[in-house]
Amino acid sequence: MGCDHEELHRAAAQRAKEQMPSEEQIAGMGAVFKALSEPCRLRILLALRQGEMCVYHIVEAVGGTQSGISHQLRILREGRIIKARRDGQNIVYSLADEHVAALLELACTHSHCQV
Amino acid sequence: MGCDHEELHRAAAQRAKEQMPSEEQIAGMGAVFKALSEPCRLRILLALRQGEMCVYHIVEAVGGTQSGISHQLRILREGRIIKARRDGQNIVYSLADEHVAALLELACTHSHCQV
DNA sequence: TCAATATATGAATAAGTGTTCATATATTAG
DNA sequence: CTAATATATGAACACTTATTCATATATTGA
Repeated sequence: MGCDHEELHRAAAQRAKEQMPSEEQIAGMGAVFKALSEPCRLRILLALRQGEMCVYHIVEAVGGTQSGISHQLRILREGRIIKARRDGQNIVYSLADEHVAALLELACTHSHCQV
Repeated sequence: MGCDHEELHRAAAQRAKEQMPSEEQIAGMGAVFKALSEPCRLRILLALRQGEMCVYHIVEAVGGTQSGISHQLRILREGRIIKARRDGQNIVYSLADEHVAALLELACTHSHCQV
């Protein structure tokens, strides 16, 4: 079994095993990517690159129903992808940190989008 | 409706609408993130950062069944996240390009993993 | 050609997820 | 306190997706 004539692959597999992140770390990374994987959520995040916004304006910017957007916002909030603060009657959302912005930036350049 | 006392948000929403990527671009970005979102696939990609590997060694590095890994490899291949080449009896896989490596790098630093 | 090995694939099932509808909570204005 | 507005939540359904099992394809060596 295996391609034993390729000692290089065996060594790579060995290194990979040794420094494979923990179960929790893998799950954490996966959660971030999953949050970014649905079109609706991605739209919300791309919109928030323009600055913080309340729910009403997010709905205006990305379309869809208030309820649907709110559900997605919850997922993004729980995944620490965005953060929320209350301002009177409104909840104002914004990107959580620079890592998120960087991921979006990378995805955009990879897809040849404008900034 | 809306927080009309916040002209800033309205302006951000307007900018967001104007430069929202196209349907296809959104779908494309989402597909990449989705490919990276499942623990098993993420493990495969993290392993491939150590260098190209054939299926046998990928299974050895990340665990799971040959069939399961093969299914995930197909998804990654079709999403252009990895590339494959045949070498005799073996198929050798590697990360598709630098963008993928960069995304993994970002996720790792964000999760405080070693390189 | 045949046997052995490496990898891929199809079908089936089980679990996860997005969306919608109705309703609940919280804040402000009167 | 009441009405109005902004946002969140729960349940239900349709849809997608991962995993497993069995089997198929492709390559090598004899």
